[in-house]
Amino acid sequence: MRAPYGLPILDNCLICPVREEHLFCNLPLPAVRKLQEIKSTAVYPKSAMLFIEGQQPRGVFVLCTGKAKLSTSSSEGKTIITKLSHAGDVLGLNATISNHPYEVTAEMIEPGQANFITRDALLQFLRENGEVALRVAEQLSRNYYTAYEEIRMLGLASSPSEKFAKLLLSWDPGKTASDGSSPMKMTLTHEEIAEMIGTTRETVSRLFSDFKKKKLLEVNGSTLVLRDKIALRKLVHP
Amino acid sequence: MRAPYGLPILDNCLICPVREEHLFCNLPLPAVRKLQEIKSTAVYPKSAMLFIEGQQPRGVFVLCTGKAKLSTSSSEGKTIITKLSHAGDVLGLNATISNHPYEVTAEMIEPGQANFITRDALLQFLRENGEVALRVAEQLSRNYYTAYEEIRMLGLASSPSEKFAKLLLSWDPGKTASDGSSPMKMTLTHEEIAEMIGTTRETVSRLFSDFKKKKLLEVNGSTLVLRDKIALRKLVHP
DNA sequence: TACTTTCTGTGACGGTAGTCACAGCCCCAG
DNA sequence: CTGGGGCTGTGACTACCGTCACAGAAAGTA
Repeated sequence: MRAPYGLPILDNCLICPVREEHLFCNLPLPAVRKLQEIKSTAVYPKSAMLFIEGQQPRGVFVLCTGKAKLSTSSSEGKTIITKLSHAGDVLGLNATISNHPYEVTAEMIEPGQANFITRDALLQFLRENGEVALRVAEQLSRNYYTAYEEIRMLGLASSPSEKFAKLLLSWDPGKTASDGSSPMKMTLTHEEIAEMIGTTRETVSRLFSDFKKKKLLEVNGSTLVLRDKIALRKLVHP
Repeated sequence: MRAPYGLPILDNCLICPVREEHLFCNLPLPAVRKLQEIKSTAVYPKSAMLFIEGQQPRGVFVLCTGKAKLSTSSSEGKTIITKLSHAGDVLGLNATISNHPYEVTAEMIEPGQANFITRDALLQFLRENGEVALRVAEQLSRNYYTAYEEIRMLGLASSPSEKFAKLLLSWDPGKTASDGSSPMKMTLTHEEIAEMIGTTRETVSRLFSDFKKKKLLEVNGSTLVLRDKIALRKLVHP
């Protein structure tokens, strides 16, 4: 089975596709059946918008594969990216539950597949499955803490280099090689990184140059290696 | 009945003390009784800390009178105020529900009275009163949107003057006098205003001077009057 | 392969707002 | 009423970073 954009469709992607802490994980069988019934799966190309800031909430998206960025913009076109979402993340939950407009725009930055559940179907489902409603509350709470992290990032860090170092460390997978370095894939453009830390593209370019010169990191193609995490941490907590 | 600090204790303050949209408003009688039973009321002086960022959550505070500021600090002592709370607000709900440490510090900036409900008692109460649990979810969602506003404030506004204008307008009670002006009480110091918009005390001082010179506002003692809200709005959306 | 678009690196320049310093003010406590 | 501690106003200085401009690299497209 093959979808447009050359991506295979994962048929059972709703149930714990990747991570065990998934919102809809380990549910009793009838609930799983019901979910399978009310979800609809689609494949999205790069740059596809799942939903746009200010729209009335239609429902939630459960990301199966691919990556998405969540962003919010000012009337003058300035944009900040507040979160990168990966497989397993639930997008649009807050707006859907509270029936406020979506507070962010969700755009695919890597092509992927997502399950969509309409608001009505989800609310009905939650009413019939109290234990899932509880998980929703927990998820909302987690979203809140994530937002707070963003506030601290934007409000408390004084310089772009501090925020940049913080961002790099937050990407660190933790699997450190024997020499203390951490290789990882980097799919974002400098422009997008700038939108994550509230600065300009040029400044990000200069930060990369600067950090390379100081042997804090290396870039080989799309692979990013943190060379000196201790120094990076010192930048975050000067 | 009189408490320390010369403040009268309001006996029935738990139930809809001020605002109808209060979390514990309009509950069935048994629930109200139970609440009266599990709450404990106390009076707090100015500068009292209800809870501190990083503490394990002990429970929630329902503010009856007085005002509190919620703030978060970096390790180097930089502080941002994320919210001002008034009578009727519930403080510490997120931490208490999710059992994460308090994400902010709550400090009284005007002396007042608050009801405290321990975490255990609250959770028990919620388990027995499903409809209140739903309201808690809504409150969490509202908190989330407030946090998002803060993110937009910090991340999208480019200049301190823009943020300052935005803050002033957010204080506007809406009750406009015939000449378009809006008088209000101002209890915050310049330092605190600076912490709300992520700048320095000196810059706030200069902003006040500047805005006065441009006839955007007037200050008489502790009364603040917005003189030209249209111009202020133009600063926010240039 | 050639062509277009997007992304990246870097220089020059200037304004903004942060920092430091200090003086005057206000308000409360004694 | 008088002192002192916290506020507020303002000046001088300057570093940092945003803006503009452009050239070269990379990546996608035909």
